[in-house]
Amino acid sequence: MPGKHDQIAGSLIQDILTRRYDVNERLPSERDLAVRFNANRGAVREAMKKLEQLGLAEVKPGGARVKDRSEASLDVIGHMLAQGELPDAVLVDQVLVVISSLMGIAAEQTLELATDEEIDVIRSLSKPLYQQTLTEEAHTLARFELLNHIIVASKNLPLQIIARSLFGQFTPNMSALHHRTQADHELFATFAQQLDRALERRDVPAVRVAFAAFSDLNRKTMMRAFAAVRADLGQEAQST
Amino acid sequence: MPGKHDQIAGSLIQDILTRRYDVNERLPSERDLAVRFNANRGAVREAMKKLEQLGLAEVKPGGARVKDRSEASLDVIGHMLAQGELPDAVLVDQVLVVISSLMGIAAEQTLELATDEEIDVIRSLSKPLYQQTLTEEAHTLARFELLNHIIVASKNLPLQIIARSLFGQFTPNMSALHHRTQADHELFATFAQQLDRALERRDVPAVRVAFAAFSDLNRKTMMRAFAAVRADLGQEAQST
DNA sequence: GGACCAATTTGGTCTAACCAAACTGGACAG
DNA sequence: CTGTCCAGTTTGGTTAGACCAAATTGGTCC
Repeated sequence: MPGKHDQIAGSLIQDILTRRYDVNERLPSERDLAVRFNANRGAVREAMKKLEQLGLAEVKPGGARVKDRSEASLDVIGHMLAQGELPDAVLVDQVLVVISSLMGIAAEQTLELATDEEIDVIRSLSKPLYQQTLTEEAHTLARFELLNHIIVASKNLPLQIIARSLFGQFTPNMSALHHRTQADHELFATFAQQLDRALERRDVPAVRVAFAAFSDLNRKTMMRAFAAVRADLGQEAQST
Repeated sequence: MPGKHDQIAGSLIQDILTRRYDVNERLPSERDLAVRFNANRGAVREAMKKLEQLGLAEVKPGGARVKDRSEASLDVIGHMLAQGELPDAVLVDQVLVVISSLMGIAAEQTLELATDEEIDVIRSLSKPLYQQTLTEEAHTLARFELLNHIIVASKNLPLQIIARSLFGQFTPNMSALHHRTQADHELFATFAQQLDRALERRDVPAVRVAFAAFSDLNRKTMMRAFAAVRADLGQEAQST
């Protein structure tokens, strides 16, 4: 059973994210909320702390006020994706674009800083994608492993933190898409092989190009799966 | 006067960031810390909540343990930059690289999505950089304004959140550098003009190129200021 | 030497006050 | 009537102490 403050926070987060409270509107007082949720004030207080940490509300003496989304913390993305039965397509694409761009720097910095051994590890992770025939699931996993190792090898801490956070919030909300994911294995194989060779030669521009293509294909793959699931849901709604 | 929990949190954050506690080491119990800081347990508890939110520690029944930096939240960057009398040069560059990359997507998405009016606003912000002679301070401000508007105009929420967070943590810790910032106004003017023209034609590749140059110059400017201040500190240390 | 169990320690929650800042409404002076 | 100011009320902020449940620990028994 989740803590009471989590329930309260979750409820308030949902209320704010679905615009049941306007920006700059005052939230009910902590004492009122305590009564409404049949909890003590400490629990409400912890929930408010969470809202503040997420950057969704500013709480200070006199009352707590809803803030604008653009001032929120990165962690709200997960909550926004979880809203509704299917995540918002625009937001999903935005996240993918950002991830894709970050992977670009990661690849470049990896090439600049990584030891030969680290490069070898990454190359070995690219090989299955063009030397083996993988199940859909194994292929997805292999792609993720490759991206992940490149991020770590970049040794760029801010980059690692952002990427980890985005992946961490993205993955769980995309689980509904897995059964409809259909990657173009041949195209991935082409790019993976280009990437492998570019890594071998430590050719920065070539890595950038190959990786941009790889990353973009990854993004398109996810967007196609997303569209497919959305179509399924449409069908379902009609047959009901 | 800052709240007591802020002092406690600050002290613990510093201890963790300076490796006075190893990764995975157990922190003292909340009750012990309450005695050490002459505070009640509630205050310590709030401080621990902060550590957990920053991703620096994992607190659960049985004890709180220090986590690895790579699992931290984006907000730790500010604390890491504030460590020592001058921020860590590597970290500063890493942040600048990430910002630079994000600005690239921002520029591209802005061009795709922004209305003519919004483009005009951004263009008007680029003009002072090549049509006027600005003081060093005004120039820095103008650059920042331009970057900021492009980020907002991109309408990419995750991007906005990340950029806002990074700028917000970066700026206050770089204030020591302002008096040594020497931007190459002529080079900036060249790129600003290129950017302006590319925006006018809505030429995506041209915007990318111009902006990459602009952004990279920005990064180099800051790194040079950083090196200058570090040299000053070295001099100072010698003459003592 | 290893498995198990109970005592202790730890964080998690709750109650119930009191403080200080912010807001509110009415009295008062212009 | 209007604006100002001040006191009362409401709000979040902080503290204290007690109790609960999970984790750890250390001893005991097989």
